[in-house]
Amino acid sequence: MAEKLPTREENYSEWYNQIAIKADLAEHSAVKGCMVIKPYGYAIWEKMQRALDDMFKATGHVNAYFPLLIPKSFLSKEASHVEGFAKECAVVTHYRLKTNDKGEIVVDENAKLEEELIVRPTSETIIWNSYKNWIQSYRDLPLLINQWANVVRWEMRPRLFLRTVEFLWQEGHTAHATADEAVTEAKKMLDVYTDFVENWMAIPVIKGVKTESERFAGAVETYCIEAMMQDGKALQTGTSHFLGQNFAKAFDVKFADKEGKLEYVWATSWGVSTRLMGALIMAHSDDSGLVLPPKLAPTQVVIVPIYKEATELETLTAVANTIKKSLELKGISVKYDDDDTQRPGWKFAEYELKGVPIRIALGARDLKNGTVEIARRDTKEKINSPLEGIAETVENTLQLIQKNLYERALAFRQSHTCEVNTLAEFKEKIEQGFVSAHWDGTAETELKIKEETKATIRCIPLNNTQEKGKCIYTGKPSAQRVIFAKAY
RNA sequence: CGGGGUAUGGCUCAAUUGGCUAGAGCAUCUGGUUUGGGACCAGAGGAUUGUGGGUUCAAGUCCCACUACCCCGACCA
Repeated sequence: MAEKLPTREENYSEWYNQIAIKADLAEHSAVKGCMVIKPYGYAIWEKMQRALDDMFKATGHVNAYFPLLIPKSFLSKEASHVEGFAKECAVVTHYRLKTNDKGEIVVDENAKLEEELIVRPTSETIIWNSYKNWIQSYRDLPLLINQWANVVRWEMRPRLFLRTVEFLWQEGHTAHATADEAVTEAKKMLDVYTDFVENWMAIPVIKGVKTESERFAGAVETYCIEAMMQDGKALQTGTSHFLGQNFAKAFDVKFADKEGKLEYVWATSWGVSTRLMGALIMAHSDDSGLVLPPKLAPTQVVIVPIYKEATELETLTAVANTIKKSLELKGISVKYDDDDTQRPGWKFAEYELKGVPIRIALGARDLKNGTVEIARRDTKEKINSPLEGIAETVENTLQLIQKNLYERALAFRQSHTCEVNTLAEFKEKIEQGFVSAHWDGTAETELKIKEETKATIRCIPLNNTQEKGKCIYTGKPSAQRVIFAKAY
């Protein structure tokens, strides 16, 4: 705990890892690629969950739960879907172990499953298998369901929160009578994600649509939000897919419309995952550790007493508890840390590492002056504030921090985004962040640019300005600029 | 799966390039002094040097194999 964190400049990757681990959010698991989310990390995830869940309910969705294990045959019903996920599936082949002659525990070959089960990498197939029975008439539509679950994707190169073999997420799966209604739903949920990431996580995003090669396996159109991390790389923080009738056809889900005609239903799916935790770390943290937006901080304010003798502590505790109560009346979560085994300096560093937005220090000096010291985590600024009206001061400061984090991240993104018109310029600027450039619209060109520069098209922004130009790679005509970046 | 690297008390590293009882900082415990930015002093405990084999009078150090982890690529919410 006493060791210094590596700085962002030194080694971004290591810096990120150390914050995730030392701020007590997560650790590596015994199974390579998996992750243990520790209580502090989970507390943040729970706050995210709650906020998102409220938003889903407010838009008419209900929660349900579907099985973890998916029969292999389900997965193969939608051709491009299985192709997209086949390479990273965990497969259950047996249902029993036994002890052999050497006393070792081995798989019982007699307990082989007739049909292998896949640990869900996503739940479209198992859900649509149920929807088939749930949907008969237009009266059953729209069907708006969300699931909170874990999924497994056997990634080759895992990274805490960003890409783990098992991760937690929510996946919404909806069914609609018309294509228009489904597209509207997909876009609406993208707006919900945007609202959440920008207003709760304080991270600005670009809403857009994916190119064909970056599209979700089985989708007709993939919408996404893309955020910029502090190394200029892009992180997809949420996706929403218009699935057309692909899954309805694969699972034969038809409904009778008002005229009694049978039609395949139209579908969407959308999700955000614990990857958001990674975004939260990379977007705001500094070289002292995690920086949490107040709306998501499990502890928003910590009060640290500074004293010499036990008698002093008693007086300080009385004042601290008064402050604590007045803050809690405003719905602010407060921790009073009167732990006698650690010194104030240690506590300051510790709560900075953990990203607590506001620290209040309280000592004899303050008692005499009728003040407290308020320290902001985002700016590291310290001010002496009168004890009188402390609750209002803190409440306002929390709002200021929330706002400042967003604005700081936005300013960073703006200063690391530029328009380019030539390939040479592109190669230079792509090292710094997002690049807005013309592209001829073909997957071949996209691939060539990726091979040469490691950058991909993150998205074609929604409501993009239409502007005639020439593709930076082929010189062919282009109708609009798209966003390129290196991505996680 | 390809390319590179690492493996030494709980953690981070050292050990004269093969030489004596494997050292230090952090952490832990004890006592004292302290408390407004990760304190200080004194003392204590804690290691089959990843595993297996080889070379040598002598191996943490050299050689071979295995295993694990990290970084870079392919894959990706």
